[in-house]
Amino acid sequence: MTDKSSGWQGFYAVVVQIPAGRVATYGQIARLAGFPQHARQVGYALAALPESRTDVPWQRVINSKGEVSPRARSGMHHFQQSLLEAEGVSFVNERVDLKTYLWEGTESGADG
DNA sequence: AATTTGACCATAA
DNA sequence: GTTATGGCCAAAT
Repeated sequence: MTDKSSGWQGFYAVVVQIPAGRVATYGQIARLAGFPQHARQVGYALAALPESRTDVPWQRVINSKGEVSPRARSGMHHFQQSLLEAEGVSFVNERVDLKTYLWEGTESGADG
């Protein structure tokens, strides 16, 4: 492809797969994308998400601790939390129950 | 070009 | 639970 797009991998392609009311961890995104070691890059990629990428549910992406990252020095993380709550994701002590809302992945093959 | 910074994850003490 | 370290890459300065 003669595309001069950024070097970011297909992270977005994975994030967009996250269903509403569910959350995924950076490591998982990188994992499904095929880059289990580039967990960081995932977050950075989402940080660079332009307003045009509204199709990318970056809000559903959180850290492995189930907490929303404070990415900015402001209370922006609160904004993300609000977005998730709007989708049905509950927050407990500024945290999310990964064992309840953690996205299992593409669920390929599993019957339930 | 080199340095610094950044939305992370896993291990160890 | 916290603190410290190693891994990996891209954007900004």
